[in-house]
Amino acid sequence: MAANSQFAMALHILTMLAKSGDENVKSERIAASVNTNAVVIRRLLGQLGHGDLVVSQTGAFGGTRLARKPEDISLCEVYKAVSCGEVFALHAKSPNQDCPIGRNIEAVLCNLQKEIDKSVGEKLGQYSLQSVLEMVDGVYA
Amino acid sequence: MAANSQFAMALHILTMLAKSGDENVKSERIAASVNTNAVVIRRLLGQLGHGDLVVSQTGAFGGTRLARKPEDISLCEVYKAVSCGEVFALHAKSPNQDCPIGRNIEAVLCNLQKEIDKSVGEKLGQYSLQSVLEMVDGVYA
DNA sequence: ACGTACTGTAACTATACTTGTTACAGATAT
DNA sequence: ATATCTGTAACAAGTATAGTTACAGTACGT
Repeated sequence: MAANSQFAMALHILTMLAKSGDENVKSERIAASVNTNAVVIRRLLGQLGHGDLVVSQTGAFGGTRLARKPEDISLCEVYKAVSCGEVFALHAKSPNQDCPIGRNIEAVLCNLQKEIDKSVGEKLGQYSLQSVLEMVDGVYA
Repeated sequence: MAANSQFAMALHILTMLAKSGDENVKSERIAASVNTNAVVIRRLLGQLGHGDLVVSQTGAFGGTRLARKPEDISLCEVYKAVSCGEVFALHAKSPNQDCPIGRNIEAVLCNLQKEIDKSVGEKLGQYSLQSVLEMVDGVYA
């Protein structure tokens, strides 16, 4: 289990919350649908809350609900909230600085990385949580 | 060292090969520039060779050179050749099929994943190895 | 005030992926 | 033949994700 599926789980969570409207949803119930542990869900909810996408309430009859309407939550925000990192990583160990290529390639790769990340962000920005809801409901507008 | 830096290393390798023209480059020499082990380089060269981006020669005075001109190698091909996987992963464990959301979200996420990957591919396709070479050389056309 | 029912989070384990390294078989030029 | 490469298997080490247990903190109802 090394592949990062946090974005997928986050979307699953948010879809459930969207369907529950203003009702507080317990992490246990979400965990049952995602098929994982409630703590894993709460960890993700923490990140989503930090990104102002959800609001949690502690205590009895607590739980979590969306902070905004599904139409106002873009998938780009979700992606950023769960910090999925970059599309590709730079060198693990810094390249040889004595080599003209090694010395310059890092900056080039870094720029390229930003370009790609921006492109992914823009593509994700085309979708809202509402559109995901509609797709899950089978309404392929 | 879990973050996948194969794409970054592949670009580094290809840049070196591009600079060497028709000359055979030894994996040891590339390794010195990338600052890693020669076997790591040979593994990547194997993948790049499988994608018809480079040609290797075994035996004495062997090595590797580009299979095509730098202008004819798109970064999208490089990305696919080193099989960097997808931008985000689907659920590790399958969601609860008894839940209407759990039952349908996987297909939705899978489609979204394909959309994003396509978007990344198109963005990378805008760049060729030649453009990377120029950037490394400081020629920001 | 007190018990109940939640969230938030720390700590630990299991698993898997990437990278580094050694070792050696196979190929090729001299 | 010998030296010099690639190709690849096998294993160790490091690190990230995900699963799990445990418990402190918070809010509601009585």
